[in-house]
Amino acid sequence: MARRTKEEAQATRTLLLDTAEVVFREKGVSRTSLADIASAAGVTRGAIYWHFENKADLFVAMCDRATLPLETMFDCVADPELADPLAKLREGCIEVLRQAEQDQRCRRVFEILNFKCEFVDDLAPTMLRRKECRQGAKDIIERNLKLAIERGQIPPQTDTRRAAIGLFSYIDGMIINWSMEPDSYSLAEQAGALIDIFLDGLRR
Amino acid sequence: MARRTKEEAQATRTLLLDTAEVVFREKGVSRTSLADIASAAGVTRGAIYWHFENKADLFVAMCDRATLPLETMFDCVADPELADPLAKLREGCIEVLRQAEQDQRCRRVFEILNFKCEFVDDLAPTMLRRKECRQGAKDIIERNLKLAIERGQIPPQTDTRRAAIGLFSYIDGMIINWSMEPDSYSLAEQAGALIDIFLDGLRR
DNA sequence: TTTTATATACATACGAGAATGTATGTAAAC
DNA sequence: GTTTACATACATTCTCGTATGTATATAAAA
Repeated sequence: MARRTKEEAQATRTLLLDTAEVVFREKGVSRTSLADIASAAGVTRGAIYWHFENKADLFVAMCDRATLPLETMFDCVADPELADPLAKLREGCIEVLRQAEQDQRCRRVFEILNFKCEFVDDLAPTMLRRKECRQGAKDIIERNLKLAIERGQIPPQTDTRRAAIGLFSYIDGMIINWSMEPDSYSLAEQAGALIDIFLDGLRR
Repeated sequence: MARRTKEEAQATRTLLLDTAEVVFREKGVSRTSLADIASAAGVTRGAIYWHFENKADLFVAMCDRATLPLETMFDCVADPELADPLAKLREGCIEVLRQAEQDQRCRRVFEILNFKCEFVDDLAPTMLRRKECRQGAKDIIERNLKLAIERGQIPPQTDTRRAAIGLFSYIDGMIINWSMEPDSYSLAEQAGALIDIFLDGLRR
């Protein structure tokens, strides 16, 4: 086999990541061999071992390339000058749910992370990233809620930490539940009404 | 090795299931060999192959033995004569969360199912059972909500299907979120207040 | 009640395939 | 001419499934 240009090599790398997404989703991470991915991509294992150290390295690279659902939550970070933090929070949650449904790469990787891989040993770092992401999202929610108290949008005695955990769990559960039967309803369409139930409960 | 009495054989089988719970949780399902489980249990693979067909069979038996979190939801089935279906629903959800935290076997198996196994091929049946269980729980929630409308507890124009999906996702998300950091707070203690946020939202 | 036969509950041994990592080959890009 | 971007070849290591061994529990026969 001949040497490729740098652009061609980069294309091969991308092809391998794309193929890994598909094959991992079909067969599960542990049951797919590097030979499976290589043949599906039309190359040999040599190509994989050139671009990645091993399967775990390929897996991590595949995950890092994707934007996970809750990471877009960071876009609705609490601004102290915000007039309507609750509406901002609502928008942020809706955007998270919309992306979870419509970003195809996100969907594939999310499905792999949830149902097609085991978080042990060398795959544990990915779990760590998710944990930090989740923690960050909860913090942002809580800051918005505190601002909402200042603005008089929700009762001052509201336990913001608990409410943040609640809202976060709600969003998270909605994504997971939907991902188990993605064809039965549209997450993006239901998002607004579903979130309003919770926010109304906070407001009362 | 000598033949054992029936009681001893049954004890061996139970020991194997107990050990599988522990080792699967530590190493992940696919990375534990039957030799791992056998040595951890102080027997040889021969004992495993006597009691089970293979690893998948052992795994399914281990899962079947455990009561999963949402299965206790069936205890709060809607009774047409029920005076306060919303309170019944609340109790049911709290019980689900309490069990999710305090039933140790449930916790171990739940953690394995969520983070330490891949739902492909021969392990897929387990996923099917979970799906049915989830569907059943959602149906029960919806029936209670319809009764709550009849009793005037929530507005008549409430979309019960959507609300059921919402409440179910909420509970599910709470369990999953808590299981990622079980030591940071008590699920059972927070359960009541968390559920009330959602139910208040429904009532308004 | 004792003896005998058979099924049981494993342990041990063996063979085969699959996956991994590495070592080496190679032709083109630079 | 050297490095790159792979392909090919090889050795090793697991793991599985099965085949076989074996001592005893248990039931039937005597």
